Amino acid sequence: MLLSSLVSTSSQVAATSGRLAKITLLADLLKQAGPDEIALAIAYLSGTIRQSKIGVGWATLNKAKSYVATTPRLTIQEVDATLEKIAMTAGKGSATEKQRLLSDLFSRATAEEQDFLFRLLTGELRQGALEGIMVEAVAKARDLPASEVRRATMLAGNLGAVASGDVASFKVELFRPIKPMLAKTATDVDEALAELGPASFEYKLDGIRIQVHKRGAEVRVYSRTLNDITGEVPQVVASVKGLKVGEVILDGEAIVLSADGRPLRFQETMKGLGSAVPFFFDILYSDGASLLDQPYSARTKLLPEAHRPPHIVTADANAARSFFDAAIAAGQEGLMAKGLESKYDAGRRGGAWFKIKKANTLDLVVLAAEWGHGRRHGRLSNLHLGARDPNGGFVMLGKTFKGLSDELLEWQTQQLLEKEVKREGHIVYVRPELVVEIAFNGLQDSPHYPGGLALRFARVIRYRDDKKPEDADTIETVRKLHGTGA
DNA sequence: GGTGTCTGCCCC
DNA sequence: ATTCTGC
DNA sequence: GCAGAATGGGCAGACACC
Repeated sequence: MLLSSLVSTSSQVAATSGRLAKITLLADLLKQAGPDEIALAIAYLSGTIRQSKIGVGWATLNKAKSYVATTPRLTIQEVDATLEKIAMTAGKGSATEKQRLLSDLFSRATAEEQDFLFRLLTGELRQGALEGIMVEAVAKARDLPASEVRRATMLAGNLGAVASGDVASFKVELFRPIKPMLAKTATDVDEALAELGPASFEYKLDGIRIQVHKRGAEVRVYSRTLNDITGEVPQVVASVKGLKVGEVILDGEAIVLSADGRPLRFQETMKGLGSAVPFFFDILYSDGASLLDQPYSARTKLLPEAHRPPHIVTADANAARSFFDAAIAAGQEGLMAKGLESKYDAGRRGGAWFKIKKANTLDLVVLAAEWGHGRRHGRLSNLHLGARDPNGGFVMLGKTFKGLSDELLEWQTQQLLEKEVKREGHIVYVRPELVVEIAFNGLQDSPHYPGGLALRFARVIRYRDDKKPEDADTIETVRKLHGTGA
């Protein structure tokens, strides 16, 4: 298949707003693909490549844009072969060699093809369709219910394999990781109870998500994105080897504990992953049988109790609230709330799991803003946030673009341009006059920012037009917050 | 060897 | 990671 | 309700360059 056919479909999809129309366009292209092409076409049109990572990013791609071919001749198999070579290149001189291979590929591509490859390899396809839509397209092309294709994909871990195989034949298998179930956010335990009724509440541990597969003495550990991280977490492996179970797939979180049993900050956990220990809150497979369709309450009964995070089952808001307070006091992130009857909804956020975290807020001053990309083109988007320095001036603590509606984006662009003092590249610096209320999940040590502190997951709540910069929170307040564990 | 830059279906 | 938006 | 888009900070590992 010519790359140009695929690129043409991609632009048509991008130019189409309706989901059903996108699906039809994609399904039509899939029908034209040969058996050895279909997996590649699916990968490229859902924004991924077969190699998943090839050690090439924005900087390398930008240098590869030079000569432009006029006739489209590249096939998708040729593209895949080159990407494979790039992925396999390692060692001294490899960056140069990767660059050469990429430039050579680009020189055989038309302008549209180069643009597509650039977006594909930077992970910014922006055609309004990725894997979720592609699942529907595969279902349409094969004349199967989308639910069956989705289920097979979750078990195969790869949509390409589902496009040609017998969808009924896919089942849970050891050492083939399944996409982890995700959680929605709830503001408090009351919201979670209202959604779920009686629920299991568990400490939410601030570490890294792990999925552990065990068969006898053989143990492998996978990350949230299904990377094999077995070698990085030896304590987890040792701990699982000690479990008196045969075949099992467990879902949980790995964290590092200090001598007194309190959790380390996330940053420290990342530095000391080698000593991270596992806590398991779910089980997906046991001795030959999939447990995905069992209710949560039945699955948890099969968990090794010694490795579970603290948990209670209750319908009582007061009990849940004090459990939340206990979690925070113990230095944990908050709680998870899970419906007792719920199945394991692999890869989905729509299921019966909620996360409840403590949020902090600060009133900070906008120091600058950056021009947005894509649908935010022409608008000032990413805000530079500063706390007031009592000795004069402001100390930058991070940036955010979250929490801004289109309307607010428009408003802030006007406001900020009125306050512009200078530009450097895509950054517009402004007089520090606007105060914004910012919510965030915690503070991290920062090697980059002048105060040595950075906000974690900052987002805009609202502009405080009732406040002046001299009413903004000070860096001392922020330091105090950090000291108390925020 | 020391330092800087880029990359990561990164981890969150 | 969080949030907003179109479907 | 789902899926996609737009973007954050920090860290380790790999390589380039001096």
